[in-house]
This record gives sequence, structure tokens and C-alpha cells, in this order.
Amino acid sequence: MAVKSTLRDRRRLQTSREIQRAALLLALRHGYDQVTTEMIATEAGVSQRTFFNYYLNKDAAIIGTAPCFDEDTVAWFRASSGPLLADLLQALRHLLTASDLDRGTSQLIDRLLGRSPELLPIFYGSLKRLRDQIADLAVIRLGEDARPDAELLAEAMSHALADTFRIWANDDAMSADRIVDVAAAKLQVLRGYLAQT
Amino acid sequence: MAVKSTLRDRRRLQTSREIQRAALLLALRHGYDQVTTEMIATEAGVSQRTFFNYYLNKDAAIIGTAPCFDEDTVAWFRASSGPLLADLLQALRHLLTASDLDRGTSQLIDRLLGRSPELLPIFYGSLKRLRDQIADLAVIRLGEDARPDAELLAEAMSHALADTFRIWANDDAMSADRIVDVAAAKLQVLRGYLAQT
DNA sequence: GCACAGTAATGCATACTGTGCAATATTTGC
DNA sequence: GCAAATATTGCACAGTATGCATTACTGTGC
Repeated sequence: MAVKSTLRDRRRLQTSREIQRAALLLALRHGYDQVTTEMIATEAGVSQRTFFNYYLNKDAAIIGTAPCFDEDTVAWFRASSGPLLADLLQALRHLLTASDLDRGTSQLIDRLLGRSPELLPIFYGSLKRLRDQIADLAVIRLGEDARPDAELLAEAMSHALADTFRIWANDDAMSADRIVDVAAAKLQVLRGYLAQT
Repeated sequence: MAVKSTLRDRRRLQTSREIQRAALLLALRHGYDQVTTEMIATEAGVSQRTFFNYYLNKDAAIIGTAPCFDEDTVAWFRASSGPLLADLLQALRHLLTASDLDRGTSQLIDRLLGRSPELLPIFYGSLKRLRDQIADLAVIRLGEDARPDAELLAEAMSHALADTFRIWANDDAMSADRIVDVAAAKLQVLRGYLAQT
């Protein structure tokens, strides 16, 4: 299906970005817990009620919504028969090339995480949907019995990805293509630690 | 320093347990988001204000507070020079033998997590302090530069531990001593997945 | 261009969470 | 017992989040 782009859709996208931008700037200026949803709404030029129409809660407005796999990628994974980890990483590559990341916003998020570490759980939590999807894909290969282990793998992968995301945000020389490669390297470091028995 | 056990301390412990028990039973009966802090307070026989003196928020009352390393364990780790993973697991063994776990409460938590999966992030989040401590210990060995990797390792370990905790809660034949061993086995499964390149 | 259907924005009322503060009650150490 | 320390409570209040009704706007068919 083609991407519809009516006036309404463009406005919607722009408003959601303005709200997030307002939230980030206010949080950087005054500190996260000194910012109220009403301040964010006013700064973004909407009512508080509209703010909650766009974001379920204050956290979501700050960190934003992480992307997740589309149907094509899931279908590709089902059809592929490579090694589990390699295929999962490949699926993530599809994902990251599809979603165009905004380095400016990412930098603001990264700076805010440095200043307000209490937001870190929320940041990692924002990847929940992606993490669940990774676990679902892994379960396809491993079987339903291995779901807890699949979730452990998904947790490690999404954590490594989130770390790499912050590295990318602050390194203009790094292209988005390399995010998954760097994350994969982090996972191999982890494997090294787990081998030291 | 000896464990002081005045009337005040015993009451405090008992009240905190009564509040948690009330929170768990009410959440199991009515569903987590149908339970208010006032209901919990009333059920536990205290005022709502006292409820918030014991727990910072509703989540903390439900899931409770996870234990964390004592100074002795940290000192032992600093002095030891075994392989990193082995020493971290040994520190966790110290921790678990020190804190006497209540299987009854753990079962209630486990049942609630099954019924209200939206609480899972809160459950894993409750191990935040322990996770930070594990990362701190790992950083002692790996150096400050490796902190992100140490945190990734700590995340995997605490996740595996949390999973194993739920297994233990439902298996009366399993002694608490074995929790760390089973968690370690889970980490080796993870290592296997990470090796499949 | 126009009317109508669908969608979005807003105001208002309301329930609930969480905190600060002051008053009261209880425990502890002497 | 008495005074200091600590715990409990009520009350007021700011903030988060939701439901509902109203109003404004956009897309579509004619």
C-alpha cells in the first residue's frame, strides 16, 4: 500500500514532532521532573488534552516511539534459514534502513539521558515492542518452550542496540548502516564475558 | 553491627509485609489497575499517607524491594581474582543465602505477573539496584571504559536471575541454593545463541 | 463550489498518584 | 515517668491521565 500523505497526516506528524521537541528542550532546560505536561502542551502550541491524544504519557513524549518490524521483514525472517543471530541482525538492518532516524532529536535525547539518569529505564523500556518482536522471531526458530531464553536474547540485543544508538547520535562520522554492526560487536564482547568460567 | 530488634523495628517489618500482602491479594482479585493506593492502605489497616511512607509508589508495594549486596560481599569480590563471571555468580550466591526469600509472597508475585503482563517491566525494573551493583563490580575488573559492556552483562545476569526466581517460586522441590546455578545455565544458553554467527 | 461524514482539537469534570507540612500518638532510652 | 526520637495521620495541593460532550476542521462525493 502506498504512503498516503494528506494535509491531515502531515499535520499530525508535525504536531507529534513539535510536542516531542518541546518536551526535550524543556526537560533539558528545567530538569525532567520540573516540566509538567501543561508546560509541554503550551510550548508546543496545543492544549493539554491534545498532548494526551498524541502521547499516552509524559515519558512517551520525551523518549518518543521506537520503530518496529514491518510485515515484509517478518516474512523474510520466516523464509530465511541462516544462523539465528545472523538473521535477527539482518532483520534489524532492514528495520534501521527503513526508518529514517533523526540525529538531531537523538542527540537531544542522549544529552537528556546524561543529565537525568533516572530516565534510562524509560529509554530502554521504549524498546519494549521491538524487544517483544525480536523474542517472537527467535521463538519461531527455537520453539515456544524456549520463550524465556528467547526473551533473554532479545533483551541483550535491544540493550546493545540502544547503547549503539547513543554512540551513533554523537558521532556524525558514523552512518546509520553501521549501528547494527557495532551492536553485534558488543554482543560478541558479552559472549566473551560469558565464556570466562 | 548486630541486628537490632526493637518493637519498633519488628512492627515496621510487619507493616511493610502486610501492605505488600494486601496489595498483591487485591491486585490478584480485582486486577492491578483497578486497585487504588487507598484500597491497599485500608486493607492493610493504615492510612494512605502511611502507605506512602513505606513505599515510594504503588509499583514498589506490589513487587517489593529486591535485595542488594552487603559490604562484605563487595569486599570479598575485590579481594578475589577468579574469572569475572564465576566471581559475580559467587557474589550472587552470598546474596541469596543472606536474604531469606519468602516463597509464598514470590508465588503471589509470579501469579500476578502471569495475569497482568504489563507489570513485567516493573518486575525487572525492581532489580535495578542489584543490576547497578553487578555492573559496578564488573567495572572494578574491566575498567571504567568498559562500563556500557559491564551494564550489558549485568542486564543479562539480572534478567536470567529474575526468570530463575519465578521458576523457584513455583517449584517447591527446588532449594534457594540452586537459583544461581540455574541462572548460570541460562546464561550459557545465551552464550550459545550469541555464538551462532 | 457545497453539503455531509469523518476526524481532530478543546474544555470541563473527575479519579487517582504522590508530596509537604503540621498535629498527634507511640516508642525508646534514661 | 519523662523527654527525645520516631511513626502515624489528616489535610491541602500539584500533577497525571481519562471520559465525555462540544466545536472546528479536513476529505469526499456530487
